[in-house]
Amino acid sequence: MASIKDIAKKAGVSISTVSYALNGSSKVTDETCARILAIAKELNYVPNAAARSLKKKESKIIGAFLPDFSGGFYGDLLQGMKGTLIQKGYDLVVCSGPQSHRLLAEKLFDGALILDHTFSDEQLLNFAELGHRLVVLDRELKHPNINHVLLDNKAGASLAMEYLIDLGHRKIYVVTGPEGSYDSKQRMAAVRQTVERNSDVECIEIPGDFNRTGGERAGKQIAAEFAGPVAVFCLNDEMAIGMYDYLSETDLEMGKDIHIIGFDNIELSEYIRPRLATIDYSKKKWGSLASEQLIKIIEGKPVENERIYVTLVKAESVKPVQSA
Amino acid sequence: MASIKDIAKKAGVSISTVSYALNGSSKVTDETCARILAIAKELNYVPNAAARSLKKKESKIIGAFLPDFSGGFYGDLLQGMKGTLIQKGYDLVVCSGPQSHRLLAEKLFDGALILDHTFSDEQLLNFAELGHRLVVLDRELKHPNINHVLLDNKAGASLAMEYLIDLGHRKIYVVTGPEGSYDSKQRMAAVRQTVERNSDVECIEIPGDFNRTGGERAGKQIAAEFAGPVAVFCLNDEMAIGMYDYLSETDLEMGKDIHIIGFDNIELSEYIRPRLATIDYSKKKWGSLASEQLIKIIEGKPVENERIYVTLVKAESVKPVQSA
DNA sequence: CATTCTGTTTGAATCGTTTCGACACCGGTT
DNA sequence: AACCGGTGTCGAAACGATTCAAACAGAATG
Repeated sequence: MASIKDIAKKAGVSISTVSYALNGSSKVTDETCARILAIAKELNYVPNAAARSLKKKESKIIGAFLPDFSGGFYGDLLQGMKGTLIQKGYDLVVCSGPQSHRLLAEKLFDGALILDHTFSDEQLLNFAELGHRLVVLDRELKHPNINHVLLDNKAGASLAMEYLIDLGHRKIYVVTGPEGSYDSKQRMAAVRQTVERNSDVECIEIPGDFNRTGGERAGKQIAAEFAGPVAVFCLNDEMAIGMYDYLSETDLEMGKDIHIIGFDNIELSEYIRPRLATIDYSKKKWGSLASEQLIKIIEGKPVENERIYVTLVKAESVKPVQSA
Repeated sequence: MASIKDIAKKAGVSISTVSYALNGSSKVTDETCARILAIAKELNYVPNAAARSLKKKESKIIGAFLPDFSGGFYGDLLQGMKGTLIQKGYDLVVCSGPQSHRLLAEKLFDGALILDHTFSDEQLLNFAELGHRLVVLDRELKHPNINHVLLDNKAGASLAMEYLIDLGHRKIYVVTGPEGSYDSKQRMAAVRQTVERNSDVECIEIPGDFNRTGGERAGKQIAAEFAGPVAVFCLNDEMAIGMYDYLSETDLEMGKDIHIIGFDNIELSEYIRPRLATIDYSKKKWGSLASEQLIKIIEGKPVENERIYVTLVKAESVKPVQSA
């Protein structure tokens, strides 16, 4: 692979001149510049990323860290990130899993967008302390090098609960996220508040995991103790889908015996029948806002923590309770 | 950020000794080694990726290039890649879009997995010529630094067509992929062969794009010229979904007036109603096989091009034609 | 003709690693 | 006492770029 040195030799100039020419510095004559660029093309020259970031201490690459590559949810988010980052002159790469943590540590990126519970809070604070710039989407962290962009989880959970209650439901199962999930905690807090304000509703909490299996397990439990119509608030859509999967094998009918609402409005929710009621928000905007914040931190501009607003999506998976 | 130099100073040894210690070389005394490692921990030392890859000319990172981050399809594929790569000591990062081509060019990765039509064949051959190691999943390319792992498109397309024909369908629309797509070409070749073998079937080709909008457009056309039950082979599931979206707003009934089969068996296909008939294959295996091949190329081991086998998924979106 | 100025080019240092060859030390042979 | 092989450590060069400060040319000035 051709290096700056090869170009210099071929052009009969010093490597510094080549570097200046390649970077469009005004110092070098138009003529020399043109000649150098021509030779660079001819040699198929491409700057070496490692060498450049070693010297400049920047790579113009942002890393997004997700727990997995599974589709539905992250597509729009990443698209939002990508869009704004490109515009700001950065590139986006996506990493997943704890093995990839090293990529963050090794300063491969100028900053990172984190929506990944496989990082602990301490780890992230530690990284920030070492000079890494981060925006977190799944927790609150106080550090000059960290900012967060969070969903309005509480509003969403309240909307969902009130929707069920308004339609007359009084026995409501809530399937939670995994232990320690910030989103789950926030949503549960709002759930409990809402329940407290409505003394006649019975709320049964079932521990979940934000995955389909958790929804299936919860569905099994609910089916087992079934004794008349109930409502279920799955703290995310994935679990709601899991519950659908399980219930479709029973003779319990969704939207009649069991009324389900989710959270996230993933793509699948729109296609399953009955269509899943859920809480919606713009994943694209979330990604793009987070990216903007990150670039601001990198460029040393002031930032404030932002919040993503949510809306209720009514659908056939939740119907009014039949007055007996 | 602490560097090897800081450790050397603090330990009172040379930087080479530190480097040897950090890399577990047997040359350095256990005692010195322990001391150095302790100091490294204490200083929160993390090796600098740029410096290391500059010197070693390897990063132990593989890049996967996809046209977009949209979910359904790529999740399993990436998981398959990730799994084998990790096992071989490599990390995976995912890139998307033409802006990211530079990441490949700049030698950030030790190799790349390509399923991305935004690269042209010439580009890829050019990269290979410059020493980049590639495995392509969406075309055939002959070069010592390139290998391909392809679907058995022809078998899949034949299976789909024969399924329709066996069930009595004689008027079959085929919605193609975009101009220039290798997969589309392959599938179409098999379609035409099958049609030739069955002189009584009428086959109407509609140009598509492998996206939902293409399926919608095709659906519109088919609905407009509707004159009795027809079958449709959408060359991928995304377009089939788009067609569902459109047709659900008409009074044409799927699995009765219009019988649809897709290709890819993406997650959504399992959830839409009627369930979409389609061609299935293991995306995970595809990813893992491609990764294995790539590592072999990198390590200079011999490789042969591989093929991924496909199977037919029968489902309610295709029913036998009613004998009048 | 010497001097200053402007504009272009260059040499050298640097970023953080790895790695080769040199070297000093030590116990054990001759 | 001279020699040897092995072991542990070190210095220096290298990877490919950027960038500061110095050098240099040629034109313009006095």
